[in-house]
Amino acid sequence: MKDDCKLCTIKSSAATKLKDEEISQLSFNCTTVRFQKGDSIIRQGNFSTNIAYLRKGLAKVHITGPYHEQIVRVVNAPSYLGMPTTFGDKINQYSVTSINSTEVCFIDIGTFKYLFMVNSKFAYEIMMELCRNELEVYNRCANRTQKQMRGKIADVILEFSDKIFLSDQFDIPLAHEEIGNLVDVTRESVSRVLSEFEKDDILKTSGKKIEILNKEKLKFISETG
Amino acid sequence: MKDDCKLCTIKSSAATKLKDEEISQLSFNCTTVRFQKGDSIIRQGNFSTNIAYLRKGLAKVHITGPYHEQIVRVVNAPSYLGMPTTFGDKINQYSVTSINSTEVCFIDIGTFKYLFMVNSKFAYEIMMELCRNELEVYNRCANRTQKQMRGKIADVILEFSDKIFLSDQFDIPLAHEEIGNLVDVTRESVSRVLSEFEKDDILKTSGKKIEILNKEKLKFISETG
DNA sequence: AACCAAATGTGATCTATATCACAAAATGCT
DNA sequence: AGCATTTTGTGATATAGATCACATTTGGTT
Repeated sequence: MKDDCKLCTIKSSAATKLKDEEISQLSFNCTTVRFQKGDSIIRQGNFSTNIAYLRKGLAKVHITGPYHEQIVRVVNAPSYLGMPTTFGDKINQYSVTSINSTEVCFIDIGTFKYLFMVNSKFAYEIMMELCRNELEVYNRCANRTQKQMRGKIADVILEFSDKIFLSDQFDIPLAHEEIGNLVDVTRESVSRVLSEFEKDDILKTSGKKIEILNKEKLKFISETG
Repeated sequence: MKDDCKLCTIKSSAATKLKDEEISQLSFNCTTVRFQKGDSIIRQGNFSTNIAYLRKGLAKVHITGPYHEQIVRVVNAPSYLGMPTTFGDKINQYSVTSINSTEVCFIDIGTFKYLFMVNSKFAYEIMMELCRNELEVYNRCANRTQKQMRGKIADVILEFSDKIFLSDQFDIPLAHEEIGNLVDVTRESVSRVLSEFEKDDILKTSGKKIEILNKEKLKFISETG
């Protein structure tokens, strides 16, 4: 509670709309927690009592499907996590797990709702974030079901490069198995496709490190499937 | 504009929170349009200028994927249509098409935003609807990618029965091709699975008519894939 | 440094479902 | 009523990717 949200430099676009006194209220009803790789931030099946705001790091949103775990999306800070699961149902409908070292602010749901009711600009920003997420899910879903594995895996690499690390060289923080869960492909196939890409000089890998050598070709594969 | 929203008996749960004067404003900035089967309500790629509220009938939300049209979900009245695509982006990211005879209220987006800012209870209901939709998309997506065709088609039939028509006997308003687009299966497979179900005395079909004979078995297939 | 567990690589098979190619119904139009 | 178009049914075949079964590498732990 001593973390003063007023001084926080990574506020959400919604939180920047709050007035001083509102920010104070936020501060008093908010705790920041650090997580390590693999730690559970939100657990499917548990009661939801807090809104989680990912301040630093990466997290994966996943849901236990009928057969296996399905990673729905990878979220990078700063971003709210699981508003739908917290508001939409008393019980969490999905899980969120830390991918690397993260910092998450847990905001009391009553306080969050109070701020939503009291400050319409804050509410509007929250609503916009929900809308954007939903659009993203639709597109992701259409891709996942229509493209074939080369295209899907190209997509993942491009997403990490363009949306998350903003670089052509990075460490993928996911195991092949997880990449597979994200795009519905087996770990064996992920491995095969990746070495194929390497053979075709599209990228260079060593351990978790990935360097994109031919982004155009990767985009082409992503588009043609 | 003469349609008085005040007298409307199928208001959204959000609209019931509006005060009299606010409802008047809604009335003045809202037009009701009737659509026939196949008519486009919201068109992907066009500018979005209105919030659409499905007052009567059924509509399908669809998106042009990399290879073919993908039906994302079927919506039945009363429900808002495409808030995410209207707010999330200047240009519609997906289409909504009338499945049978529908009535849609088009609400001026400025007015809608004004009501959102001015009436926090209205805003809260809107937010809740967005949250619930997002959860639904997640689940639907996991099902679509993990189950096999028998399970997916059982799902569709159960959804129509339990969520839309509230009866074990109804006319499916979708062609086999469309059912396929909804669950990622070819029309040939939809046809095969359906006659299989008929052979196994799970359901009886004639034309578009479907009667569920053994719901337990259908649920079992839905769950086991 | 040595060990164990987890993560990867890779070939040989198998299989669910797509594709293709028609025929037969159903539907809508003039 | 009759013709054209769209929707459905069904067999034969093809194929992308899963599964299985190991070998190998990597990384963390005592």
